[in-house]
Amino acid sequence: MSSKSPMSKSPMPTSPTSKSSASKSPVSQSDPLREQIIAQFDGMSAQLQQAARYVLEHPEEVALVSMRELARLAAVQPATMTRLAKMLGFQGYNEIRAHYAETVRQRNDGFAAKVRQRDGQAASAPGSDIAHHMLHGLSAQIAALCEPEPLQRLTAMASKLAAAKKIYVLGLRSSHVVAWHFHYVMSLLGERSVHLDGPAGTGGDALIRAKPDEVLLVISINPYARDTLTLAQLAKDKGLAVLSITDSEVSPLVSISEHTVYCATESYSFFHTLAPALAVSEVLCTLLAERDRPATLAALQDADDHLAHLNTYSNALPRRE
Amino acid sequence: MSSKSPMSKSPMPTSPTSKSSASKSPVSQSDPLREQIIAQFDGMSAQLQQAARYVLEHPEEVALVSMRELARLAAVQPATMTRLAKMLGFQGYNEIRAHYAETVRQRNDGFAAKVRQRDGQAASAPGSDIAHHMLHGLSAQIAALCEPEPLQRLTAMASKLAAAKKIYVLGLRSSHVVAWHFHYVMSLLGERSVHLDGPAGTGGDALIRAKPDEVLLVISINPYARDTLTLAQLAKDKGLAVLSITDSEVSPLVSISEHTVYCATESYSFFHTLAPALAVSEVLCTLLAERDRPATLAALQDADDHLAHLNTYSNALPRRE
DNA sequence: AAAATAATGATCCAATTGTTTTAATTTTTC
DNA sequence: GAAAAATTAAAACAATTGGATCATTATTTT
Repeated sequence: MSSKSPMSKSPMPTSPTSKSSASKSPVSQSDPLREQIIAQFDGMSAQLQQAARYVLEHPEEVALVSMRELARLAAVQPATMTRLAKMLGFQGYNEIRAHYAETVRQRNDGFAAKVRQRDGQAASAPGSDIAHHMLHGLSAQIAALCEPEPLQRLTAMASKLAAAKKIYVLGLRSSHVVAWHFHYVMSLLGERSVHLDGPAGTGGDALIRAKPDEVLLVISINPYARDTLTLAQLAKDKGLAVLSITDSEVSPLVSISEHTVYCATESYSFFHTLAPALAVSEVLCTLLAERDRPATLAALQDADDHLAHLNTYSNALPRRE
Repeated sequence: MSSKSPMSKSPMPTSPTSKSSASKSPVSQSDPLREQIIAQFDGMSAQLQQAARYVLEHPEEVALVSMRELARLAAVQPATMTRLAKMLGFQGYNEIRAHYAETVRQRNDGFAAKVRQRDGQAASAPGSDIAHHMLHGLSAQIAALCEPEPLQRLTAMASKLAAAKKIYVLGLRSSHVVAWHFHYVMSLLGERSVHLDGPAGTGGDALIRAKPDEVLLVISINPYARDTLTLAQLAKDKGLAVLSITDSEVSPLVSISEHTVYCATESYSFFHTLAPALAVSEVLCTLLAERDRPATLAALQDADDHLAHLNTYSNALPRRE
């Protein structure tokens, strides 16, 4: 076939500009579109095959460059790419690109695929897939904390917390969840923790007598509550070490913090997620508790006894009268 | 900063249109451009910071979508992206995209190699392995919720919650974290949620006028707080449907619950973990919000306006006087 | 061989892109 | 408080995009 015409382009797929990757199957295991292209390959004309071959061998490029650029790289007319799309049953070339873009996204983090649609679209009926995507993403985000750097940050912060005379805990609005949890657990372990929270804006009052050998653990994610920032700044001015759990290297907390732990907050939903931040809090509590197992066990025993006396817990429903 | 404009974003980090990636460090360890953005971040104006923040947190999107699309996602003007490029010393925005496209290419190249290089690295700080184990376990537990049965339970519960006239939320002690979170988010969405929590044991009082077309969402894990069980029983006696998030098929809540979602609480530590339970709460909130996207967006917009008037949030440290 | 059909290339178009310019607004300074 | 400076939003721009059309070339069929 081919290469009869005097003006014919090089028959083998050409890469005019020197491009990098070429590996045979950079696209992961199961890619239905890839399979489809292979299946239909034999039925394609020469030009279509050349275009298809390039797409198969450079899937990332499809996501990264324009159609015309891709056509140039594949040494094919732009229209051929459009025709390829139609032959594959798509409405237009953009659907091909959308597919490979999604592949790249899924590759870069384990985050779920998404339904790219205008907001007019009816909400997905079952919602089961939404839940699935969210949970999968959360799982991946927490798994990301297992990397060396986050781990090192966690342990460093735990050390500083362990050395502190007292720990003030600050987290407002959504971050309240994390602050409260940390304080609750720490209060079971001893009495070094003070929760900066209270009605009518009195939350920060406990800082009045704060001393430099104490620390402030502050949790805040975007959008950052103004009061949180103000109190953190105040604490730093008083000489306290500020330790923060936040969501970004460019969080306003970073510049005043001695230690910072970063946690993801993005989620496939309207809201930011706090599950990773809560996981961070749980890890910190555990690391602190592990520092002195006997003391921890004793403290927990005391708490148990106390709560048992108060008849706080039960394993069965109360008898109805 | 923003949020004065008519198009201001919601207070709870909102993602009106589909979301994608998230994890904290999807981009490989050393990225000079990323470092540069972080370095120059403090010197940027509010809008530039907003754009830069999005770029930092969604590096793949930069490579995958057009500038205008990216601007839309970051909720800034297109021109801001151009300005960001200039501020970073580039001639135009395309140089930024080229950089991130190259990152994606290299990532796909060295994909196999990276997988090889798994953990097993020399032990680092003390407790680092504990943290690693914990986080790994948490990640797996949340991933387990992606199974069909938990998903089905979640969606069923969401349906029941969506149909309820009012939702009472009950969670004491450690479960307070989850209850508070659920109520906080729901309160941003509307006014159907009532948190059964109050000083001096008054928490349950709100149930006094509870009616049968309302529901009680109760969260409790082992050990089960006696007050929680009592109130849940009371609610059921009053004809309310009881929906519970708990940790076991033999939890005392099961027998009085119309719907139950189970979440793991075991962890490599002294304490039970609440991260999976919080994840469940987040999923429920999202499913409820998705039921009526327009209403949700409107409610979040209202909340945004309200909080903006109160000057609740800030992106920078307050100026010291 | 010519006619019919398929494939390809070239040209044109509306829509969208990245960018610049201008106007409005906010913030700062005095 | 007014003036000045900086920041931001809005509008306008040329260039490029993906797609459609039509002419040309190859291929098949007769």
